[in-house]
Amino acid sequence: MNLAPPAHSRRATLKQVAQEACASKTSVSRYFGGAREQLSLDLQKRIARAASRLNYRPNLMARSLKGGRTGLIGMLVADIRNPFSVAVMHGIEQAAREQGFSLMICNTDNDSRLEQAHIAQLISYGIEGLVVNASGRVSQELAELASTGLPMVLLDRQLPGVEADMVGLDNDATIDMAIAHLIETGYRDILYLSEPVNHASSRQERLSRLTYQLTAQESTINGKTFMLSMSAGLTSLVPVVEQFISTASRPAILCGNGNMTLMAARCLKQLKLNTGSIGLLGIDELEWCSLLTPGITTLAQPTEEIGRRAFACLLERNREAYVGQSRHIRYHPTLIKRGSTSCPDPHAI
Amino acid sequence: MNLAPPAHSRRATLKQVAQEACASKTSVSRYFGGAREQLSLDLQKRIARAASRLNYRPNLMARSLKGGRTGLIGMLVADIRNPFSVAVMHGIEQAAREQGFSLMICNTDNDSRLEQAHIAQLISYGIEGLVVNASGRVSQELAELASTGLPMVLLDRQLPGVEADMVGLDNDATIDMAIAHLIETGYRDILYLSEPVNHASSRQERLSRLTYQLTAQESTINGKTFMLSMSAGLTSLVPVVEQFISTASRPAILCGNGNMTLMAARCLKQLKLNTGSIGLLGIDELEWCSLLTPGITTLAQPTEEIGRRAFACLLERNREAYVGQSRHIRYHPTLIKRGSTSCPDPHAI
DNA sequence: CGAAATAATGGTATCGTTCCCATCGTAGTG
DNA sequence: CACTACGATGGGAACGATACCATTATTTCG
Repeated sequence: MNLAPPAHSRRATLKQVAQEACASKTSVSRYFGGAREQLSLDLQKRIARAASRLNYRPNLMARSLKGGRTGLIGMLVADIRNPFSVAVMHGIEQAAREQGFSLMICNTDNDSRLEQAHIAQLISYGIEGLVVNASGRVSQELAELASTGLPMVLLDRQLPGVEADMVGLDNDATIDMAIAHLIETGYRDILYLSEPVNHASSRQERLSRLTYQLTAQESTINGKTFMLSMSAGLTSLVPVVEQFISTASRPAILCGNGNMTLMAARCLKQLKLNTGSIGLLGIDELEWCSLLTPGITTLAQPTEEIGRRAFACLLERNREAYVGQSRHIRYHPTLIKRGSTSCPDPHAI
Repeated sequence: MNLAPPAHSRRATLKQVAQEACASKTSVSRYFGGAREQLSLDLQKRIARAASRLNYRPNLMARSLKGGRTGLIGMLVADIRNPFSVAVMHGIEQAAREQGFSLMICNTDNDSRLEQAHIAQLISYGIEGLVVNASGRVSQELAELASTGLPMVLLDRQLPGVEADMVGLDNDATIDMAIAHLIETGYRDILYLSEPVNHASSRQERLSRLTYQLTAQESTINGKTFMLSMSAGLTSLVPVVEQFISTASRPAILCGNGNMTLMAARCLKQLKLNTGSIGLLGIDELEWCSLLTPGITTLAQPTEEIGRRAFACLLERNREAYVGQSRHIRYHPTLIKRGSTSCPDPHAI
């Protein structure tokens, strides 16, 4: 492969700085490598001057080639336009920066072929850790990757038998909180909306906890579940909701994630249904939830914290060649009460 | 700096593959470098087998060290949680991937110190191009960077005297479309909401076109402008809007970007004002704009296209050591009509 | 049939760093 | 004073890849 040199002018190298400063490469390397104190003040000054004259920046590629450390961590994002992912990303990025790491973000657009390609690329760049926010099934590739000892954290997903940490929501507690709130505010019929479970463990967990609760509390409430794929769109949801409310006396819709909340809101709007008389409770907080005319009640995840924690996990594994059990860290959501769960009796409207 | 080796097991190297395949490093390099066809079929097979046995991936760091090309392009984002930025990012990423480039995304959180740090880092990684979506003033650092010949594209900003392309909205046309639409739907008093102009050229352009139009059409409409900083929050906006509607007969609020649309919507909700009787028109489309009870009319930017085009500019400059004039590429927005601009007469409610 | 072109392969310098080891002067110690 | 210790500096071999040039075997052609 004939790689043409880059069009823009070449950067100054350490060697040039050394020459300019009448010093050795070693000394300049020490200066920039954090061993500044073992150089005489005079030498330091000379190097500083030469470097700024040449506008020198160390070449991290070369550095990591020799040192083995790249200072890079990768993140695989299923859908970069998902506010939840972005918020977590923000947390990771902050934490990473504080420790001198940079984040390489790869958007897989829910495409596992792309995921493969990006993984290969991230490896090629020598990332020191990987945060994965996959959509569905986590690919075989990832399992192998984890087995090489690369520190890895899964967001909201588990991979049985894989040595990787997991950071996410306490799904059982979340579902319990949701149901408790709905019951408390007077709703009795629950339609649970989720994206297709595929092999996403968190969706699986939420769903099974929900069905568990539905049977455990069947004297109080009864419920239904519907798996809605985003590609299917509104048209497949509308009849389901119509049918649901026609048979329910005190109906509420519980949304398994932000996408579902959006779909549900669109659906209610299209059907001209009065949100509130039809309850609406979403998992994940979105900026517009407070804006709709009865605000939408949500269970907000501590997104930034999840991100920071995910990075912290990577760091620990990286530092101490961590070989402990893979950890599962689960956060509780915060209930944000709004108008969408405040009108228990539809006949009151 | 004593860089400890990474905790996870070292990857196989080209040399090892060569040994395993009884071939020379050169041949292996050819195999992975895209000169596969000049190897005999037998040799190819041996290398393929050896590589997969060792699970070999080329080290891109080493490759770029020698070749001078890193395949990396950088993006500086003012606020990663801004949907507009994310959408553009998505466009860039797609285009970049198609050409075999990876994107390093750096979030500056509107902090120019952070911006500096990230620039230094991006340079250190040897990026071959940079897309900048800065918030306010574009730092001196950037100007210098551009002068080194690094291909650079500014989103929605201009830097006078700097050799960098610019991709963004045609602000004059946008303002014209906005005003024409407001007039056509019957509004006569316009409150223009913008984030502080600082040195952001697009805000500057929108504002000055607006004031130009206000005077040009002063027989038809009259208007007011208000600069609202996000940190000031709702409290500083509410009295302004109250005062505005008290003196206006056919009032409409025109929002300079998505943040402002959010603030305006919040404000109208808090004041319990009927959106529609108070017109609302936002620049930038957001997913919830269709959800509010009268939908919010917006002027949507072709975000993905902007991103793709930005990358294309980088590529051109990179390829042909482009030295032409810096280009300014301006897109027209699309008007999405909704309920928020459909009720010209407040007394009709 | 011999020279020249072509195809297939290998050897090695090099990219910009870090790091080990060597060097050298100066001071401290018995 | 000789000997060690130490502090400051430099030389050069890696790191993992590419690319130039050289080598050998095979074909082509006058």
